[in-house]
Amino acid sequence: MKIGELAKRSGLTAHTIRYYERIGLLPYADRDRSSRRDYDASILVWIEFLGRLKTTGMPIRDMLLYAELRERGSGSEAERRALLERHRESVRAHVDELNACLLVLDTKIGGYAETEQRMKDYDATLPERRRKPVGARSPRTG
Amino acid sequence: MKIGELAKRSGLTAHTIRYYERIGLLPYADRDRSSRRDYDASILVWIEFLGRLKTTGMPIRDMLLYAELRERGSGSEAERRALLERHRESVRAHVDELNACLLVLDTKIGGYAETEQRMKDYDATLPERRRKPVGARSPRTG
DNA sequence: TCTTGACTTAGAGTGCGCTCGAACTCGTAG
DNA sequence: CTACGAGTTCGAGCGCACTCTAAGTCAAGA
Repeated sequence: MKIGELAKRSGLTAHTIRYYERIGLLPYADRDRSSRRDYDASILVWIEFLGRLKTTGMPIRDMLLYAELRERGSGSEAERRALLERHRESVRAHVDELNACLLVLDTKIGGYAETEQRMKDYDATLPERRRKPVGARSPRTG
Repeated sequence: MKIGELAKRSGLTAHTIRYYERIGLLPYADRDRSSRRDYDASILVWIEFLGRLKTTGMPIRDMLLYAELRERGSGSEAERRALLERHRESVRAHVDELNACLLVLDTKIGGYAETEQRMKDYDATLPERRRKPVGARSPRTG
């Protein structure tokens, strides 16, 4: 598989694939006789996993550490596991934080909903000709 | 409250507070006669909310939009609400994604745990003098 | 009076993670 | 044979969100 094909399949751009190789996130790819990169489909599994690490907010320098342990092969399993366990904890903590923020967001949005309801109720008390044309005021919810 | 005090209380640095004012995330602060910023404690509520937006991954340009609607005061509630609702959906989606990644991480970590167990089992079959000193090999889990 | 330290401004610099441009080489289709 | 498109390398540039520096001002305490 050439880099363009890998780009399509992985969702990365060819530029990014080369960049990842340059910094060591992807192993140095075999080249054909005209020095084009030629990939085995198995690289997709690794790229997908990198994507998970990225999605969960792992900085590249840590992915790099993991990638290096992986390149080193056997003997690095305990370290790799420890790295992933630490990361898992930080992701869990972040999820908890996000859920807490979601509650705040719900409350805030709920406040706007009330404001809008009060606006409608108020409008309904006005004689037909005096109703608000577009926006209205009401207790500042922030 | 002077900027140093606000920095302490908000967790931002004075530099960041000035930066936020500069770009419009914080309202232009009143100055004393020697042009030092003098804050009312109420600003803390806004800074805290900005922090939630930031934690949940809202880019500054969107916070800015929200801040502008807020400055505009009444008449912008519906827009503010819509903005927060859109953001809430994206946060929820991200949380789902993170949870999916956590499952993958669990599986991966489980794989290393198995590997380590196999290593221990194998070591236990060796005569005392031949046991591994530190790390060992085994099926590549990636 | 002098010093200290918290403040002011404008603007430059940083770290991250890409993203792009320039100039070049190949292999293949017309 | 030539044109094209997909690839190559190297290095510069970008967008984001700060972060820091330099040079100056000011109020209060020793």
